[in-house]
Amino acid sequence: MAGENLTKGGRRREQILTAAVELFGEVGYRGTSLRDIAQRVGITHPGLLYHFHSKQELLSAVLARRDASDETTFGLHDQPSGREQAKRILELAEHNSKTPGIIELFATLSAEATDPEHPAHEYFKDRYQMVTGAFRTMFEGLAADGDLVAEVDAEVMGVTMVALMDGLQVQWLYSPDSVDVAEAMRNFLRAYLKDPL
Amino acid sequence: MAGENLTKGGRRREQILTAAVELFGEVGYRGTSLRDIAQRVGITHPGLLYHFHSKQELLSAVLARRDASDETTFGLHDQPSGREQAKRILELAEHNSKTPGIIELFATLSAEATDPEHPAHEYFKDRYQMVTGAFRTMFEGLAADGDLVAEVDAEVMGVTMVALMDGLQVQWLYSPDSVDVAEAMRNFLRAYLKDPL
DNA sequence: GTCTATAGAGTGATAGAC
DNA sequence: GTCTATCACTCTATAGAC
Repeated sequence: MAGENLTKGGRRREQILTAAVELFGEVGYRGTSLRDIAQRVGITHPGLLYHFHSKQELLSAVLARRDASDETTFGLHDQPSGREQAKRILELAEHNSKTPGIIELFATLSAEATDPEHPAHEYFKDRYQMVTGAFRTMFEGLAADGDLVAEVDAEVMGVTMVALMDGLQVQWLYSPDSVDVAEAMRNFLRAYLKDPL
Repeated sequence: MAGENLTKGGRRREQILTAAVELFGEVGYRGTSLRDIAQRVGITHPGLLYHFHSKQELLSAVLARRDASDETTFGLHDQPSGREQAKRILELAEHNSKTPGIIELFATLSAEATDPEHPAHEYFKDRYQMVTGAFRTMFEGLAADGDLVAEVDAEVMGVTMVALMDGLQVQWLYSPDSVDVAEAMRNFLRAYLKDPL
């Protein structure tokens, strides 16, 4: 498992990344200062800039680490069935609601980065294409396996399901007690599946 | 119709509000400076502060104007059937895709204001309760009229439909050509309705 | 009603000491 | 590796001229 035996320098980098994830999630990239992040780690902001040469570089590192950890939590190397993929997504949604920082980051940044000038704009544009594509494939798999109650436009369903997850997460940030992301997703899928998950 | 016969002062206020909506939508509240807004109107930022005494006051005015215009575009004084409400929502979604600034503002600000310290946090918290409530009522109406193919949890459906709209709008901001908000919403509703809209 | 000037604080980033 | 000091800039907001 990569990223576990860390040098001292590597450990400090990890601390900074963790603090950055939290703060970018709470108040966005533009709302966070290098001093805020440095303070949370217990150093000064030039101290931080020794490890990351600019604020943008720090943002890139945050997004890259997220991608790496996504790849390890999802076992993306097998070829699961549509139903299996759907189950995993619900599990991920349940898992996320126990580790708020992760979902907070993406809910906040994905909206902030709609601005074409935002340093993470291209990242999110690519990511949306990737994720909606994966969900489209999932619905194609479900259709091929005869798991769906009716024909669907897999392309539109992919976009729809990603939109639903994103929107639910925003509402969940406003009132965690009255929104259950995983339950709403399961409820959504039930309308399309012959057998509930 | 209120807000149509404007004094000269009122007209300048309107110009400022329009510019503020655009910029808050493009780069968020935190990403926008009073100088940016003032420049777009052709005055300096102290000139702007004559009309709105602080940046927060300007934000409040932007949100208040939005609420007022919502109330006039929706004829919320009649008691439409569930189907009628659903149709209006689709019409609104279609209309919004022709006036991007409006939807941009809410997609951007609603995520930015998840931070409890954000000046618009309580506004959006209240708004989500109101809008999800209205959609819950719509699904209750559809159920009562026998328009649904199966029983639903109207509460969850309200949250779900708002989440879907929000999420679709974010994706639409990333690639307007490959996402059709109104079509995806119509497609979503089709899974629940006996007769398509 | 809008301007110039400015206060007072915060920003990302660099230089150079230790 | 982390610090202090500082640069050059931007921010919101105010004072006071016109």
